[in-house]
Amino acid sequence: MPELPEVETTRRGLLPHVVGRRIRDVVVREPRLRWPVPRDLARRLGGESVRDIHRRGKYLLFEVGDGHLLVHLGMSGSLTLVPRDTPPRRHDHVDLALEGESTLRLNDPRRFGAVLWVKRPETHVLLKSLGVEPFDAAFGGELLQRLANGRRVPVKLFLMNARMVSGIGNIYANEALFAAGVHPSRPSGRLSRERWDRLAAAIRQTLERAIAAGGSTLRDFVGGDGRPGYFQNEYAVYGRAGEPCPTCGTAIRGARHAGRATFYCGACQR
DNA sequence: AGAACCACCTGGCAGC
DNA sequence: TGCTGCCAGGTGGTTC
Repeated sequence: MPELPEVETTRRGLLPHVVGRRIRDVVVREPRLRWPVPRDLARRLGGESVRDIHRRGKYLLFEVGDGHLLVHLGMSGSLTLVPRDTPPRRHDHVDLALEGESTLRLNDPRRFGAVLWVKRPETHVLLKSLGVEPFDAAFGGELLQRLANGRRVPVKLFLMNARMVSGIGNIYANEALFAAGVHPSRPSGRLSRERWDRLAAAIRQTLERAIAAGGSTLRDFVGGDGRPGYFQNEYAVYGRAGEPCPTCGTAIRGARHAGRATFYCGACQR
């Protein structure tokens, strides 16, 4: 599910309802996520106020107490506010009961997500090697071309590599490459500066449009306010193998890169 | 160093 | 209806 737009949608949905609130209680029903949920989470968070919520790549960071609560949604996670005393449903693994009437609840069927305590995000092993943020000032064709220099990995996999660029997953890699007219298999070290510029702009524009639409809801993603996203209705290529390209009408092709489904127009993308 | 795989999980769906 | 196999939004770790 969640790539940068879905994580950002979650963050924005939660901000007005969570920041400034005190955490009354922490309930961990299932600690077996990607890594075990820390046993002392309740002690660290109980009674503390959430000062802010940040995003780094696909990670959410809740600034609280003398550190940060790190949440990753994995493939199937969602984080929503529910009224206090709402009975837990299947896969509701972690609750943060807030002061007042609401509870912040993590649901994650596949349990690829994570809930961890991080003292200093800038040095944490999961965060320190993350690549550039697509909305950072440093992001652009020049940087991407420099990072890709000498690499033969397909540009689609380069974009999905979180050590290069953070936040882009399978859906938005497919969509941004289409928007830029770049073939997903093209070796990343062999794109001209002009094409990197176009791709960088397409990445930003695609992510911006997706955030504006509240992200994508393919199965059951909901943002922090509990509402689904609508960007899945605007996909040009993702999941559309065999359908006509919205630009030229040629049938969209399906392929695979590193086991992940790829969709592209063989005529528009070179 | 870089690239190709595998692993971790559950649920939904197509096909028989 | 029910079984089997395949697929899915991520990413750290292992192997070559």
